[in-house]
Amino acid sequence: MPELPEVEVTRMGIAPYLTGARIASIRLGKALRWPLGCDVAFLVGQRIHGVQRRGKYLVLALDDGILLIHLGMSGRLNFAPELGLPGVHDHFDLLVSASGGIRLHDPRRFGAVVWAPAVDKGMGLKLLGHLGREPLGEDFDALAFALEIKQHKAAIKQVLLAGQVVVGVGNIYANEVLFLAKINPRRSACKIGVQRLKQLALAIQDTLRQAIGYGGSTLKDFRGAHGEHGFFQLHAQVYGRQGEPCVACGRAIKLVQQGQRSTYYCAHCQR
DNA sequence: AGGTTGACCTGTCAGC
DNA sequence: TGCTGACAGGTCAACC
Repeated sequence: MPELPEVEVTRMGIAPYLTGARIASIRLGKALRWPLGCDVAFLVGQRIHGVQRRGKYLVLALDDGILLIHLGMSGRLNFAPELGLPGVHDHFDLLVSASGGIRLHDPRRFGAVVWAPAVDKGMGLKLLGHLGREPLGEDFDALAFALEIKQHKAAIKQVLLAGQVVVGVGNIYANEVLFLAKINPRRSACKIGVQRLKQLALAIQDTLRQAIGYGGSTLKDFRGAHGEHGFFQLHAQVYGRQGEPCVACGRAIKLVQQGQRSTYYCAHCQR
């Protein structure tokens, strides 16, 4: 599910309620992808100084260390003043008052909640250390992005999904940005021209910003911090549209498999 | 070293 | 109706 826009929508939804608050209690349900990495008692009482995002990770800055939250494939994070009883797929609650706080709902349990001493230590370094540049960061540079992309031999879509050059672009948005930049997803990254790759950089920024504006994409599981749907998927030009006409040329959108993921593209417009 | 594949876990849906 | 297999937004570890 959650790619950068969904995580950012979630961040914006929960940050006002968490920033400056103290952790009143924590409930752990079934195991997520990794263990928490510390005792629950160690976290209780700590103040949350901010809610940031790095790639698809939410980063809560605490008095001592950071709490990383990843939504995996099916996760969603809700804030409610009254959380109520947890359901079977509610695997983590972080309360900032007697009954209110955030709740992680994640049926597939590919998500994670992990404490680390700092971004650049322990699990923080392991999870965040190798991540590529932030596409919506102030220092994002299209030329530097293009030159780094060109150092990879794999198919351009695989390079985007790997997250080593740029973070936050998952399967939906990778399909969309390659369509906008008119690049065939199967083309080797190193064989694409610099100008075309700079267009790709702009397509990534435009698409992610637009998706955030739409509240993200809701295919199945994703909801914002207050349960609201995202609507970007209604504006997708290729994702999920196999056999339907290309919005640019009218020819049928194709569906192929790349690395066990679905790739949608227009063979005429994307070369 | 970089690229590729399997694994993790559960729900849903198409096909028989 | 019920079973089986394929597929789904991510990404790490283990292989070539």
